[in-house]
Amino acid sequence: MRMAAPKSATADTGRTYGGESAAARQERQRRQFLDAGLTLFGTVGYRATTVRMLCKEAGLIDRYFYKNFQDTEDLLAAIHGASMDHIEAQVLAAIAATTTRTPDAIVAAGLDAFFAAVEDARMTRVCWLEVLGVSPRIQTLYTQRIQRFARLLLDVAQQLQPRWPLDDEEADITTIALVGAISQSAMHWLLTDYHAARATLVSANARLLRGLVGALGEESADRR
Amino acid sequence: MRMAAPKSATADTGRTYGGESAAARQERQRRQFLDAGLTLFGTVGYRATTVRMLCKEAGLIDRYFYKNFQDTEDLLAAIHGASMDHIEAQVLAAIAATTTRTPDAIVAAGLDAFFAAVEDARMTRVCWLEVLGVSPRIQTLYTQRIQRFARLLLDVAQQLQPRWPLDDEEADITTIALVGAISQSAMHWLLTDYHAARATLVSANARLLRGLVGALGEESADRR
DNA sequence: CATATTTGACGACAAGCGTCATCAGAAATA
DNA sequence: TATTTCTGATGACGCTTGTCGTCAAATATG
Repeated sequence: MRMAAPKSATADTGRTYGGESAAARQERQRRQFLDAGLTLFGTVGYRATTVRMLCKEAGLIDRYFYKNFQDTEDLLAAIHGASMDHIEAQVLAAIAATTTRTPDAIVAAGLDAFFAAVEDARMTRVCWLEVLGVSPRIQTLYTQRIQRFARLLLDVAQQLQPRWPLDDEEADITTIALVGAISQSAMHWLLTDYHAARATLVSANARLLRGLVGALGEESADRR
Repeated sequence: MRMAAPKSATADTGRTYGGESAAARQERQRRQFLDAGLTLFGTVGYRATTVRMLCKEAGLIDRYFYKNFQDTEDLLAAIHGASMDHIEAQVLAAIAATTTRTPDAIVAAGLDAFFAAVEDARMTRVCWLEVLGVSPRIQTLYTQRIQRFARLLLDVAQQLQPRWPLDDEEADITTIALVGAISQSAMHWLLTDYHAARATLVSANARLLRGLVGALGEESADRR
């Protein structure tokens, strides 16, 4: 009587195959589905994408899809998170690499890195178009990411101009609005096939930030 | 041999029923489905809404749905258009009704009317969350509406401050960004259950506009 | 070489959906 | 009153989708 037990090969158990360990295989399969999802969600759209399509695009079968993700919504969440992580990292790296550390230069560097990142149409479409209206769970993830970006913006802004004569609530709304301005610019850029020059988008949004800082400064002066 | 021909009762042909003419009935049925769609799309969401649900909510059967709309996407387009028409009308009416016609007063009146309109959570959700990522056709409608709002904003702004030292492309992007700021504010307000006071949203977005005008003014001055 | 595991191909199944047809009752019309 | 039209209820159909099971080939292991 043999142990005819394939067991639950969930994790590190399992023999090597094709020169890859079980863990390496699982990770590669996961990446393949992430890539396939980014491509399909970013072209035909999330709601038009089926498990079969994902498997065909990834070159794998559904067994390995379900081993890595609960369902397509789970995959969407993973792709959204990874994409936003990537964009944020690009922005932070560009800001950190700024040599002339004037406010305008830092803002320009951050915005330029952002718009350079969203030149990947698939990512932009997934992160700003496809994730909306999917489910409460995805909605929460989207909202948290927007707020995270807003906080990042506030951090940068407060380093440049520490005097915000606003209570927390209005400050939150203001930064959210700024994120919305930048987001809508990116969406519009995508939907017009990236016709405008990236520098134009940077310039327009930098002006918006500069204007806000100016208006806040005047209010501080008035209040004094 | 009778004329057993119900004919295509598409339009004004047909007898009265329940005290309503055929045209009146058709219009009422259409309204019922518009209401049902606004409620369902605005609560459970567009993709979770089926024809059966719409019929149950409207108190009608599917025959009258297909008589008025091609499919649920067609209904979504109609609801989006009507909602945006309504919001725009409210804003224009508020602007027209402004007594003290200073720039700040006009902007405040328009923004206040806008945020008052989006206090209807169903409309806001449909117009800013549910329509995204549905189909190319709906995407086009959304984009056109955003651009229409942007042009409205530009019209108002140019009446207040005619000197825009920007080429057309950058002016377009700037107004789109402003619409994005206002839109994101509205979305965030919705997603936080309208916690903040409406006046706070008006104030934050008015400041953004004021700041932009200030920045543009400085650039004009520099260029001179 | 013999056995166990991994992989891919294929098919099957239930469920949900859009859509249409039928039928009986209500209301209008001649 | 007899006939026609309108309305709602019900069921059926074809299709797609998620999900699971089976089987043979490829690969690893002892």
